[in-house]
Amino acid sequence: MKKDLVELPTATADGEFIARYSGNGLAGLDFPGRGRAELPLGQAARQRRPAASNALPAKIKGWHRMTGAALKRILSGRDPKALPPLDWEGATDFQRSVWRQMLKLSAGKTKSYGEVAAAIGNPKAVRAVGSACGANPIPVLVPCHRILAANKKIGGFGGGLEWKRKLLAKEGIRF
DNA sequence: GACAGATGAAGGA
DNA sequence: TCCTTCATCTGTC
Repeated sequence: MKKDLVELPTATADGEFIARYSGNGLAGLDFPGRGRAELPLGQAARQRRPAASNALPAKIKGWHRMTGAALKRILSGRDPKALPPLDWEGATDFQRSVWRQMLKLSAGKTKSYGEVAAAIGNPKAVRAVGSACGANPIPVLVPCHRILAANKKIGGFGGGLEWKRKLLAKEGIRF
């Protein structure tokens, strides 16, 4: 059963991201140009958004402000001051462990898939870490772009390698 | 239960 | 060096 999610656009200098909120927090984030986000500005999230923005619960408004601020800070190569609560319902324990490791990485820092696997106590699960990264519903805020393959190779990225390169470049990371 | 995957390491040319 | 192959672990169907 799918939870009812509220989708809200977040305009940044790099395009309009689409944030999805459940009753528990931020449940997803789409890159500009993907899914509904490719619609013209302002129309992207209209389908599920309540008719009037003031119909939104105050808590979601607050989360959305935090999400926008965090996104803008990350996109300018800095650490977010604060993140809204993240709703990882449905994720496995393994995925949550991997994502928590990513949240520990500050701007400009990177880890390899192998290092993340070792950090969660399972150094051989490098491929599984890659799968967990790909399953990350909240890219950018959960910085899966800071996970590189061995030898500082770029590896892959669910949002597209162009975005990964762009995000890493903003943080001054060479690979 | 089988298969695929955003890896890593080892061995050979 | 570079390329290929295989081991390993997890998620999905």
